[in-house]
Amino acid sequence: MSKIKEKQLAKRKFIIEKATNLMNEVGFEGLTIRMICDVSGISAGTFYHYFENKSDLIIELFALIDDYFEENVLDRLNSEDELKNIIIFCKGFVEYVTMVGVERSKLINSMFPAYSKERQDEETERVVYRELHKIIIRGQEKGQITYKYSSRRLVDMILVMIRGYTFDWGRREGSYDLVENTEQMISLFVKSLKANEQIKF
Amino acid sequence: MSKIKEKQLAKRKFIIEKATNLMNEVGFEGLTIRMICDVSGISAGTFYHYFENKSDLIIELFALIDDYFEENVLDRLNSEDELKNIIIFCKGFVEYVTMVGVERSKLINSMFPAYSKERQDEETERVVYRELHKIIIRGQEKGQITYKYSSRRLVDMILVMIRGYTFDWGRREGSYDLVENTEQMISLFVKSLKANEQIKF
Amino acid sequence: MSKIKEKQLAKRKFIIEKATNLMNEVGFEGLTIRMICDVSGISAGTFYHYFENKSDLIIELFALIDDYFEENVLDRLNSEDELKNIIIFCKGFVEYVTMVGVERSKLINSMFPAYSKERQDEETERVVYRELHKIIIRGQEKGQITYKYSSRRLVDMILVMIRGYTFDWGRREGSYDLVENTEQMISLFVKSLKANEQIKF
Amino acid sequence: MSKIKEKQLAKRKFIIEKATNLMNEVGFEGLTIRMICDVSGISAGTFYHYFENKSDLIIELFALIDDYFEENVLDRLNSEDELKNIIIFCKGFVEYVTMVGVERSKLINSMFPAYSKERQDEETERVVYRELHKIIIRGQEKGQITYKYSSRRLVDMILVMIRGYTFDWGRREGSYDLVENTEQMISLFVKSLKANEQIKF
DNA sequence: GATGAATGAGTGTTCATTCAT
DNA sequence: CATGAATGAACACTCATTCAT
Repeated sequence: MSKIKEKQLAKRKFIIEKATNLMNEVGFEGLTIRMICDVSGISAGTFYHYFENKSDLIIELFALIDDYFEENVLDRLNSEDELKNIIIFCKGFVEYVTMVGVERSKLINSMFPAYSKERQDEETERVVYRELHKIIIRGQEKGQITYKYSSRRLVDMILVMIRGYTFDWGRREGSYDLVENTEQMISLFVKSLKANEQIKF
Repeated sequence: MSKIKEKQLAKRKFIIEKATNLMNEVGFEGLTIRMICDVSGISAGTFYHYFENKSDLIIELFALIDDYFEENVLDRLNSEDELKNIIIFCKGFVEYVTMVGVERSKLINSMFPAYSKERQDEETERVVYRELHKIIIRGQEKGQITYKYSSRRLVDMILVMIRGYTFDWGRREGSYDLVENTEQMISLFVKSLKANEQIKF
Repeated sequence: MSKIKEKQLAKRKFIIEKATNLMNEVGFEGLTIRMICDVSGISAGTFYHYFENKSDLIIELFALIDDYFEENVLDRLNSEDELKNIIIFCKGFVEYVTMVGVERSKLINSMFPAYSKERQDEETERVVYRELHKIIIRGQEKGQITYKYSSRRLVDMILVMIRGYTFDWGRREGSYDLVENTEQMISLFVKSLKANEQIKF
Repeated sequence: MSKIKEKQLAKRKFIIEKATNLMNEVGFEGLTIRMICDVSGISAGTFYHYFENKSDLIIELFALIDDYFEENVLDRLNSEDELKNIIIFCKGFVEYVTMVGVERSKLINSMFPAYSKERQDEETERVVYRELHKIIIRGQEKGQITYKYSSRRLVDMILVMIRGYTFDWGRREGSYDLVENTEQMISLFVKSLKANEQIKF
């Protein structure tokens, strides 16, 4: 990559970062271009030099979780027990959410659909979905995870759960330990995913 | 209640209803006071006769689920098996969400925090929370539900899950059967809540 | 018409008038909503209370020439010689243009199409077109005007000419007597419209 | 002319050409420097190397009709009947307009005044004006054209007419045959220019 | 010569809310 | 009780132009 393109991307990243911080202060609803420009020390025109429009910035924010997963989570998914991998995966997700903060997590959760309806079908292409799906399939093949539900249904269930927690955490302004709570819930849940499990009374 | 107050309340309800329908058409983001006035056949001034401000109207929308629970769900919670009651409870919740439609469900989920931060502490007072809590406690007392987690924690988990599904369903514009999916997930989950369960391999 | 509606229309007219004057000072290109509001002593919101958008105001400006014709020109079209009526008609047109001033005449000429493409087909419905058409037809029926060209073609030619002059006059910032010049030209032109004319050398 | 200057002019011409094509696509109102740069494969900075500002480019566009006249029309003005030469002249004008397309013709017509107020006095110096003036004078000297009006007045009238048609044609998005219509009108008009004509009834 | 990042005043438009009638 | 004219700050976004590299 040329020096120039590199500089461009760096500035983009810089603006995104500033916007993120800002959002954690004022909330998403209150986030305006003018404010982003102010905290970034740029003019409105410059913002539009780097982003086509406001949505563009928003969408950029989503892509970041994929980067995080690829850099920090994927190589930790190395347990022989795929149920454990599910737990590691979920922890990775909420660790990221904790890291980016309450406001951005609200955004990730609540604004996604509004800004990228057409991207919904691409969801299964995204790293987060794909990697969890791989785990489930491996688990089913190894006989660790029940075949009662299709792998896709299970992926959906788990994603819904951790997104639900993320959302709730945002709703409560980050007032509890998201990682711990999610881990508890997901640990509880994966028990019921075991293949051929029998529950004795 | 005086005749006048009664009439007042009736008109309030009327406006809320109109606003609800409207929102299911145009979405929450696109909902304006002017539009609400138009479909309700009132003027802007009149709106502010009945509601202090826009938030006031929004908040009103939330109260309705409690009414629904009291009228339609509570008397169905009569199984001896409290795990079954949990499932009935959750179904009641998502039935309501399905009934009110995608847009309002989005609202219920995503706008709640923004508009009623101060009401969060009152959450445990609300019918939905209180009734689910009762079920869990009874289940624990009967030895049907594990004591590993506190009743409050379990209530939280379950509410997070069904809200998560509700939220996801809205995100996907109501494209799947919310009741069925939620039931599957919650049925799976409650298995792991059984007291003293042991999973054999 | 109710008192209220009357007041509404009066204010609309008031704003249009102010906008017109303004335009004669700053030109059309420089005309902004903000300026219109300033000279009218209203807020931006109020402008949009009376006009849906900027184009709305523009279109309103065009309708005025029809009013002028109905009130001031039509009853002067009473010559037995329809060729004279054509001249009277054209004078009426440019008198109006002179009256409204250079800038608005520029607008009438140059911005019309951009803002009302869909209205072009309705042009033949407008007073100006219709009345001129009537004159030509009467002239042809009386044997005063040639049948060599259809009445519509002749209407088009004449309108093109007087619009052309109007346009030129605006171009030159109203530096000559539009009425006199147009009269000369049109007087010359109508000679060649005479039925069965023979030119001797 | 030095090699360098030549190269400069070539690039100027190149940019003007690209801008012209672009305008026929997007219209004048939608024409931005950025777009011109894009289609020309240059940067904004480079544009300002070759043109002082946007108006500069616009003005350049007008000069072209003179070139066209000198190269394509002047040598066709060789009829003994100067009234015929007027018709040939007018056809040449509208042929050019047809050639350059609707958008540029709109520009030629409507933007000229706004951008070159100071050039108006120079108009009589321009090829188009000068050549038509020569025809009229020759016609008057030959006794073919009336002396009732000064040669300058007649030039003005004719230019106003053909510009009027050009303008109307642009207004209607080039929906009719400009050359044919103009020829009809001008043929009709020149009849009334004949010297000593008498119209018998 | 050429680049393109940066500017910033300006645009049309929105909308919750107020208040005189 | 009800109206709707009026507000005005705020919004996302544009674009001709400049200038350091």
